[in-house]
Amino acid sequence: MSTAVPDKPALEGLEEKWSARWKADDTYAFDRTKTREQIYSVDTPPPTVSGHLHPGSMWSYTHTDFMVRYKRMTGWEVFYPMGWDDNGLNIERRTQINYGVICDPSLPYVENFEPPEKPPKDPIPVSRPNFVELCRRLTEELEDEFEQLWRTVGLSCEWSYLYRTIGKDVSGISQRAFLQLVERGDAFRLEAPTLWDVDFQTSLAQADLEDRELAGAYHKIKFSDIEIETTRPELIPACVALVAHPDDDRYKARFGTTVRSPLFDVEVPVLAHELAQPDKGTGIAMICTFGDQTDVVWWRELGLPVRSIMGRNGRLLPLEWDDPEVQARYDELAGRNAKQAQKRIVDMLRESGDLVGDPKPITHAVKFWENGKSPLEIVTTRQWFIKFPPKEKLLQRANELHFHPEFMRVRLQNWIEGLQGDWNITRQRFFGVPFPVWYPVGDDGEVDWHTPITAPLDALPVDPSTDVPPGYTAEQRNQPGGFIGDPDVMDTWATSSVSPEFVSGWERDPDLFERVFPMDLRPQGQDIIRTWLFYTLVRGEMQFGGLPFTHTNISGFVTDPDRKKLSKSAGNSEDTPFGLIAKHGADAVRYWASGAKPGRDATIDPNEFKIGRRLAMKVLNASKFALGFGEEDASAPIGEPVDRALLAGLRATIAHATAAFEDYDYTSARDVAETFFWSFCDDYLELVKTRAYGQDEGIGLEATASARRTLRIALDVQLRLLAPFVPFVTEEVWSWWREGSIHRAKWPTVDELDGMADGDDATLRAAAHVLGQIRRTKTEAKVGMRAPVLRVDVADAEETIGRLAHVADDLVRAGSIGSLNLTIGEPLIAVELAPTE
RNA sequence: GGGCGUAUGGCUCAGUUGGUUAGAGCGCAGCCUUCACACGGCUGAGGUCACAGGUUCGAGUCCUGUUACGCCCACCA
Repeated sequence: MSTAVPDKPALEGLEEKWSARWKADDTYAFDRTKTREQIYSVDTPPPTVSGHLHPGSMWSYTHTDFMVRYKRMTGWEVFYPMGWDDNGLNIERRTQINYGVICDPSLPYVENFEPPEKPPKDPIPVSRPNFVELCRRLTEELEDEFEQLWRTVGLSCEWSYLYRTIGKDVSGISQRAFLQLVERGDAFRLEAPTLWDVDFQTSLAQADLEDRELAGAYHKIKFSDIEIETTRPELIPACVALVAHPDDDRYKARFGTTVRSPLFDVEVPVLAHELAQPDKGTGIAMICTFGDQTDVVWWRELGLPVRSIMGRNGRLLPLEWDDPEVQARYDELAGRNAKQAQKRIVDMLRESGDLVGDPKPITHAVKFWENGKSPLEIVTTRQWFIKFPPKEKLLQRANELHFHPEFMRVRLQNWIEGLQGDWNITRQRFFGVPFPVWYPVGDDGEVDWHTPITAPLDALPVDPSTDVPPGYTAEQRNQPGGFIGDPDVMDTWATSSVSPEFVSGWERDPDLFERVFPMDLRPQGQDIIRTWLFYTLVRGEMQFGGLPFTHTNISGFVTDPDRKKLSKSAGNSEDTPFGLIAKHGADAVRYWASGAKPGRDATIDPNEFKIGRRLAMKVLNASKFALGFGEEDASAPIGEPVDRALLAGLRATIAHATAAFEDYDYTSARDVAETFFWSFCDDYLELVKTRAYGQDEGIGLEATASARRTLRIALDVQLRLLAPFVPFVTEEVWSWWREGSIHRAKWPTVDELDGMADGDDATLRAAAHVLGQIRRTKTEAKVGMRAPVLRVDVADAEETIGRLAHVADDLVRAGSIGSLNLTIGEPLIAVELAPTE
């Protein structure tokens, strides 16, 4: 086979050429006839398609691709499916904006509804099924864009196993897993105090929260003769008790007695509880239903009544009071939001003399939904919960999992240790996996929430808002004696927490499941350790009593060069993923990504792209040279010391890169391969160039053949070492002279070089050192590198001189040296240039 | 309040189990263009390894403390 080396190799167009080719050839196809021991399976994070395409996503997904390509080359059959996470609130929001609609679940479904060309000013109310259709339409558009990006940046996914978290299969599996938990009693419906976002009017889970520092104030308030301090005086009407620490001498005598609340004159008990902190405020706290999560604990553990005043819309509920005066006061508060009510009640307390002194301004941490804009309230609602396995069990699993990097493990442990209560998986939203249950409606029209009608497993997935439960007819929906569908959807994490089971074909494709589960790798961001990683372990533990994967690779995050948040200005920004690839090339972008070890942050650094591009360019040019000597002579013996020294160094590089990859340290693997490659170009190529051409007198045919074969062997190995990082350019060069894809070639092993790599790497370094001295002399004399050298005297230790003697011929030719004199003695290199004509 | 990570020339980072004058790339300065490469090559200047103690014959590397930045967790009245 003859080589087909282009005259002017170029990087332009390699992404299009090779991504199309890999697609057409199904280069990364997964062979599902392989067995579990032969397979390396990856639980790919399904990107949230509602998010903007972000360089950070491209960066971290590329990290996984380095590992995947390495594993594939080392002989593993790689199962690397891709999925899209199109659940969730963000996609609802984008759908509303994009099409100018708003969901009104009370409306009937409209066939073939088409939104207007341009979104109108006032959103059009549409039914829930219509709204969901529009959400799906939008996600499909966004998904195409994502797929395009993943292909362009060279992710070697298996696209035929693509899944969507909102898709029929995933919905079905989510519902099936849910029903199994219901069956076992591990998922249950409960009316309980729940974290609630008043703007989006949905309940939330602990993992959805974040703290924000907010300005507030301590208000000192009299309950009879006891003074308490609170930041939320507007909750006084919801007060059910005061609580102090059992050992607090100031209040010991008062435990068991009662006081009366100011303004509302409600009798509340004074109680003792360990959680009360004597050094906070006046040491005694007001318990309301519910001000914060501690209130919930106190309420539960002290068996207190509920006195709720906060509505789901964040405004104080209208309530009946016995005393007309109290009623008049409360009526001033009803209908106001927390902030407005606080302002009013403080005025009233001041007038009544129950406010002691002025409020003391403070800043304190307040719980928010991470996407929300108002502080969370706690309201009592009916929700589906999943019961967590015991913490000890979860901690044990957290210890069994292999973390890359190891220090990320503590974050998972911290989270598990801080768990409170059960997992609320209910969201009062529209676009998500519905709960596959209905509730009977009594003849009196009352809904029986306690005996849900579950969907038959073989009917899944179902949508209870359109599907009818067994034994009922469609006409009985919402009728006395009929049924009502569960109105809510599952939390997006309730769905994605079964991703390893789902992609592995659990309950759907037992043959596949057998071959790929438990999976090998879970790559993911550090920001979702408490959610995706944690919930996945929970589900794995509940379903199988073990880990759903054995390794996790946690990536850091990307910031711009100013360490600030990346700007999201869409379109023309050079910092969009497509913009970066267009400007620098996919290999250069991947090179940049390869510079960050697992768990380490990175910035968008134009220099790194430049260096990556330079490497890719160098690969093209060095390959052109190495392959530019006609037919390969595979029988030529590698006899020259320089050649054997090079291969010895290459052999060490293979060992080093392989060890690094085995440790998930793709960065070091790239580093050693890259460093070797540059010295290959700068030193080795210069030393053997003339010999390889074979034009000068006195060069034996065998010496020339040795150089030419070494060049090819070294190139072959180096291309494979670099292939996971710069897959496009290495594939391009591979195609010039090799059959098939380099990405299906074997990862190099040290055994390949048996019999030809017994040289001494130090020999090459010694020669390069002398060459460097000659270059310096020429540079100082301001002459070209090809300027002739009259003589070079080298003195050094016996060992070094011995090495140089072996490679003297190559050295003389590379340096255009007239005479080279080697002597044993104090280290010295003297270079005398030939006189210029 | 508890914890994790980072701190090495202007910038981005390597520095393996403590061992001779601390490495690389970018940037910078200078030089070199026929024969793989100007989307290039070569050479050079540039660092008291955040700070303070300690262990040691010897510390960027180990120990203690401090500071700065980033992050995680916490029952935040």
